[in-house]
Amino acid sequence: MATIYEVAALAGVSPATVSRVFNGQTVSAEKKRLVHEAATKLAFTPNRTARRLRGQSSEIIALLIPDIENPFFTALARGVEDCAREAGYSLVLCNTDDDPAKELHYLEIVASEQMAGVILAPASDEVDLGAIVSLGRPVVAVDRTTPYPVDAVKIDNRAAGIGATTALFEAGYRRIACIAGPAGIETTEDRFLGWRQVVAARKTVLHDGYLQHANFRVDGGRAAMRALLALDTPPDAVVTTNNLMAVGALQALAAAGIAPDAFGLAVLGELPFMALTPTPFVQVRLPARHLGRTAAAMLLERIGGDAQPPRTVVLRAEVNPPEEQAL
Amino acid sequence: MATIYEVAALAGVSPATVSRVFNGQTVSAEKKRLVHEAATKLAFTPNRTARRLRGQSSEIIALLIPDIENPFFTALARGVEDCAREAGYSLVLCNTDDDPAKELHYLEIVASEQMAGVILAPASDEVDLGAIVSLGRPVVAVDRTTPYPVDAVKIDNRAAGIGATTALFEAGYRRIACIAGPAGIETTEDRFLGWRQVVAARKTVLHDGYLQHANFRVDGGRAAMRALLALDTPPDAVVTTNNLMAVGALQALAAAGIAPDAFGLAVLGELPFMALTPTPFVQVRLPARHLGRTAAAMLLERIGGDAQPPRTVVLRAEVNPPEEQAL
DNA sequence: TTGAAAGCGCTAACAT
DNA sequence: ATGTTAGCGCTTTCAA
Repeated sequence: MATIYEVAALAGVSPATVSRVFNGQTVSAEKKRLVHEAATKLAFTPNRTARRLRGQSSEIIALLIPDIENPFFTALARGVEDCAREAGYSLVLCNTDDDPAKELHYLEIVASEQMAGVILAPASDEVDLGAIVSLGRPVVAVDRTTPYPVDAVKIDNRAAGIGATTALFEAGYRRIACIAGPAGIETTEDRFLGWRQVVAARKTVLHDGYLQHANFRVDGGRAAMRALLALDTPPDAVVTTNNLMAVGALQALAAAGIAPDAFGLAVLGELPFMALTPTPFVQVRLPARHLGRTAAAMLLERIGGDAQPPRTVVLRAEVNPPEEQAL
Repeated sequence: MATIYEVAALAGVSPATVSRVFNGQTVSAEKKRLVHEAATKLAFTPNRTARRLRGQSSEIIALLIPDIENPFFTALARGVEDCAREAGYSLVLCNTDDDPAKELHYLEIVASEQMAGVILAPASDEVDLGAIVSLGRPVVAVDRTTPYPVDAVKIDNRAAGIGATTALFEAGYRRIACIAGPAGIETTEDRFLGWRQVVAARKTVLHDGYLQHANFRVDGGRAAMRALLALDTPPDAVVTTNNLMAVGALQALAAAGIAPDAFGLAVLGELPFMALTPTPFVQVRLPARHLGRTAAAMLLERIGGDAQPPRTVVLRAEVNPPEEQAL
């Protein structure tokens, strides 16, 4: 790695001039040419580490997500990346595994690496943003909110739950169950509250066990669906509150040999890579990519110095009734 | 951000002693205590940027993959991450979109950020590793190889293609087509060569158009399958050379109303998040996570100073016949 | 417009 | 065992 000193020597100018050339400062055309020539000859690339130490910040933003193998979060990541790249920022992706310890570790790295900012899908309600917030590094929470005074972008989860459940009701189902995520997580809590609101208002049949809590993954959805089917009075439809649990639920239905139309399904999220639509289902599309783009845009504004009070942007999900689920 | 100077002042020791405490050097228990106390009080975290500028390297490794939304690559990333974390390294994920320009951009960042090393799934045969190799930064190519003298981990793609095709033949299919990836990419080239070898040796029926080239995504697989079904003498089975194209092929089959057992399918890769197995199919599992772990282990060895000549590790895929595709 | 020089926070060589 | 000090490569005053 050549340094500005070597370039300066070769070009016959001072290191400061080389720096100026690479930072769009006023330098005479002649010297500019000399510097570029020398830089090319030496394959010079400015050392970002030094630049960062000096300037106390870098053009890198971090995105902390709980599960990199969940298509919802990879889509979100794409949204962030698209937006960040346009602004000349690079994206660093970190997998927290929903583990507050890993999350904290990565947040420390963000600070000590002097990254420009961080977008975070919090692992739990007990995120510790204290350090990073008091440091003044911009933070945007995405998908879930936090108790800290930082920007947030989320989905109207309650409305999504309401939309999904209502669509099932209108399709004629009357015993509508819900496979919710882990108790105590805001996102899934709101979605299941939406479900509860509708089943209560519509006076559908409701048995013990119609609300199943599961982990957010495929196996959780599968186990929950099995439990539902094993009830004395099984439901005739189910709302799954995320994408992967829906996959598990479908697997359990198929394994139980339930006929396509005999059971109603509403999915919050995109059914990832579905080869076949086994049964028409209600889909509430969650705008993952858009969530990412919005979060990135907000973060970039903060990085740019915007100091208005923290905002929370709520995006609305789009409900598609069963008929429209053609490939 | 507190600095070692502030900690040193508060603890009544020299900056060097603070540094030693945080780097496992010999420091008396008493001073160690004082330093820790002061550090805690000031919420001190060592500044990685300064440390890196000083030490010319960091505990970060980069992973460059062509498509973060492809489960094959996210599984690979998990493998890398698991291994890296155990060794105290953090992982930075970069999405190249199969674009050599983006790839080069990220490689420059790797160098100028003084990351410890990089694991790369090359976008094309024309990767430009010249700069990073001559800089001496460890590089491991994964999934695809490169013309440069760097370590590589790949799958025995030819054997995978052979296994898939043979399994279809043994299941009784005689008109076996192949949906290959873009021409000129080594990975897919080898897989389709395996297919060709078997169809030639077994003297199966082979028509023009039985070899379809497609992009690596769902839409590519779908289009290719449609083209196959539109042939005068359509095939009775197909080998798809990656996971996403298989999803597309299944979609096209379902759309065409082809009955489950009427058409043979062999998939190279995991069918991601399959809710239902529409038809028994041959699966050649590609050890994505293992690929990642292996690559990470090799990279860490290089980072540790290992200077043996470049190695290429070839992992074998595992063929599962149709019967075993239970959920 | 250009150059000289002072750090950014840390580590390691050297001295004590 | 501990302190002093010289950089790592860059940006940015301050002077010229």
